[in-house]
Amino acid sequence: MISIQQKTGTPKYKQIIASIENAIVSGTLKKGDALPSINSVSMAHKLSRDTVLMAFNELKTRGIVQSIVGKGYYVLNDQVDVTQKIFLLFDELNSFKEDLYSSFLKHLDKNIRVDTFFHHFNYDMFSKLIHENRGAYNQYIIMPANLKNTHVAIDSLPKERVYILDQMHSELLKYPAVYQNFEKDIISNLNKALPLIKKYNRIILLFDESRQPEGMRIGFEKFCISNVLEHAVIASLENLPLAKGDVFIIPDDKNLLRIIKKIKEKNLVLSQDIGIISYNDTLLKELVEGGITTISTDFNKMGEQLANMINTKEQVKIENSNALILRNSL
Amino acid sequence: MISIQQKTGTPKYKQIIASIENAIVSGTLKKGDALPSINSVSMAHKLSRDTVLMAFNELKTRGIVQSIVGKGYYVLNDQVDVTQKIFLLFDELNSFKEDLYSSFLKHLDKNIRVDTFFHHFNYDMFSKLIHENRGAYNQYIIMPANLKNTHVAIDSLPKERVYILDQMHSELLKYPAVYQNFEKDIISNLNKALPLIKKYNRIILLFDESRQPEGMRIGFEKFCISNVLEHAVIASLENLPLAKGDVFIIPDDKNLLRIIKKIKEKNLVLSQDIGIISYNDTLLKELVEGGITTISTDFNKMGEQLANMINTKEQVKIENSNALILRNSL
DNA sequence: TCTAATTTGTGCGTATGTATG
DNA sequence: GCATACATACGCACAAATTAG
Repeated sequence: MISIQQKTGTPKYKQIIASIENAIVSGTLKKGDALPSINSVSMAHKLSRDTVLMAFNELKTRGIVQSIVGKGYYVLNDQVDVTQKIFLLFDELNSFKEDLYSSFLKHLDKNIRVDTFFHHFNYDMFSKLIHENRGAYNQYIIMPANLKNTHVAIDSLPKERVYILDQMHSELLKYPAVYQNFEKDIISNLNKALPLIKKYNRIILLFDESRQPEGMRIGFEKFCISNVLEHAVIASLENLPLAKGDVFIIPDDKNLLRIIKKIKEKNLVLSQDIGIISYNDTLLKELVEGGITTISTDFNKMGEQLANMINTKEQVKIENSNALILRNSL
Repeated sequence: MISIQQKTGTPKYKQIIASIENAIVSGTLKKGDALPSINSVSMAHKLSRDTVLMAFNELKTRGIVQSIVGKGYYVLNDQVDVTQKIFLLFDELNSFKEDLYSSFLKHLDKNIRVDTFFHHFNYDMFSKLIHENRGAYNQYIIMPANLKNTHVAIDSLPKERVYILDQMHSELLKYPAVYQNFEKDIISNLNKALPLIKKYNRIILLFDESRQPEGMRIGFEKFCISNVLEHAVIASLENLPLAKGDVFIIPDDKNLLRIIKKIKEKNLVLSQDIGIISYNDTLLKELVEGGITTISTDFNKMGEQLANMINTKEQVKIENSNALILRNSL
C-alpha cells in the first residue's frame, strides 16, 4: 500500500502521505479502516519512526485519520481534500465577534474548517483548551485578551502555526498577529474628538478590569492628563448620579443601554447634557438615538487580514486600523 | 449503564469511569449497590479484562467504590464531583446567541465546561462535528436549525445525553428539548398585532430559506390567508421598490439596518408609511428609531431552562415562550 | 463436604501511540 | 534519526475468595 522511492527529491514523509491518500481515493482504505501501524511501516520501509509519525500527524491534523492510543490510526474521512483545520480561541461570545468571525470565514480558502472556543477570561480554561487541542489543528488563532502569562500555554504550540488576535502582549511578539494598539488608538481618537469633548465638564471611562484591555485605561489617562481634563475611571454604573456635563466612554453594550435609559428617565438630552462615546461599533449603533459616536476597530478588515495571512502563510504583524465614527451622541 | 464508543479519541477505561460516575450522579447506582462484574463488562462490550480492571481500580483509589475478592465491586460514596464537558452545536455565530449563551453558562453548575461549535447550515459539517466529537462529552446540545435528516447523525450519540435546542423536527421527538414553535408563535403574535397590521396594504416576509425555520413561513402564510391579507414572501431586499403601505417582517439585523436606511433615504416615515416587525430581540432594538417592534423568544429564559434541564437531569420537552414586543416601528 | 462456577487480584508479555531530549 | 520513558489496550495464566448447588 505504501511505496517509497529512496533517492528522489520528494521528502519521504510526503511520499507516505501521498500513498495513504491514494489508497483512500482508490478505495483500498475505507472509512473506519486501520492504517498500518507506525512500527510496521517504519520497519518494512526502513524508515525512522519519526518520519512515519510526521506523515501520520499531518493526516491527522487534516482530519483524514484519527489516532487512538494503544490501538492505531483509523481513516475518518473519505474526502481527502479537507486541507486544513483551524483552532480559534476567543475570549467571549459577543456581538462584536459576529463581523470579525463572518468576515474571517468569508475570506478564508474553501474547505478549511474553523473550530471556535471561548476562554471567558479564565486562565485555567485558556490553558486547558490549548493543551487539550494541541496537535489537532493546522493553525492556532488565539485571543489572549487581558490574561497574564498566556505565553506559557501558547509557547507549547508549534511556533509557526500560532497567530495572535486583537490584543498583543510583550511576551507574544515572536508570533504573527492582527492586533489593536489600544493605548495609541484611544489617545488619537479622543484627540480627534477633543473639540467636542471640551463641551463637557468631566470625562468618565467605564472600565471593567477583567474584560477590557489595560492599554485602554492607560491611553485614556494619558489623554486626560496631557489635555488637563477632569476625569474618572469607574468600574460600574451603579450608584452613579448622572450629572449634566459628563461625557462617558462605554466599552460594552449592556451599559450603553443602561445609561441611555437613565438619561431618558432624567429628561436629560444626549449630546447636550450628557455625551457618549461607545467602544466597538455594531450594526445598530448607527441608528440608536440618532447615532452613537463610537471608537472602533474595523472588525471586517481584521477578519479579512487574518484570513489573508493564513491563506498566504505570511507571518507578519498587522496593526488593525481604528477610527472615530462621529455621530449624534457626542 | 455503561456506554462505550469504540473508535474515539477518549480512552476506553476513561469512558467506563465516566459511565459509572454518571450512573452514580443520576441515581442509577446508589450507595451499597454492586457494580457489574469485570467479566460481564468486558464480555458485553468486548473489552479486555484489564481495561475494565484499570477503570475499576481508578474508581477504587478515588474512594468511590470498594472491592471484595470473590464478590464484586460496591459503591461506597454518593458524592462524586464530576467535571462535565458539554458539546454545544450552534448554527451560526450571531448576536442572538449572546443572551442565550451567557444565560446558559450563568445558570449551569460550576466547573462544567462548554465547547461551542458552528455548523453554518452545512449538513456535512454538522455530521462531521458530531461524529468527531462522539464520546468526548457528557452532554450534546444540538441546534439542528433547518437541516434535513439531522437524526442520522444525532442518533449515533448516546440517547440519554442529547438535548435539542431551538428548532424541533419530527424525527427528533425522542430527545429532550427547549424549542420554539415557530409556526404557532408567528400566527399568535401576528394576530396580537393584527389591528396595527391592518393599517398597511401589504405584509411582506423576508425569508431566507437556508437560514430561517420553515415554520416561520408556513405560519406567516396561514395567518395571511385566514385574515385575507395581501402578502408576499421575498428572499432578499434587492430590487425591491419600497412602497408606502408595506409592513415588513425581518428576521435578521443586516436587512433591518438596510431597510431602515432605505426608508430614511426616501423620506418615508416609519410606522406611518412603512411598518417593521423584527424577529429576535437584541439589546439595542429598544432604542433604534424610537424602538423596533419585535417578535422574539426569550433567549435568556431559553438558556436558563436548558441549564436547569442539564443540572437536574430532567429529560423533558419545553416550548419556550415567545412574545410580541410592541414598539414604535409598527 | 465437595464441586463447579464466578469473582477479584496479580504477574507477564506484546503492540500501539505520545512526549521528550 | 535515535533512545527512552510513558500511557493505553489486549490476551493469557494462575491464585484466592465466594457462592450456589
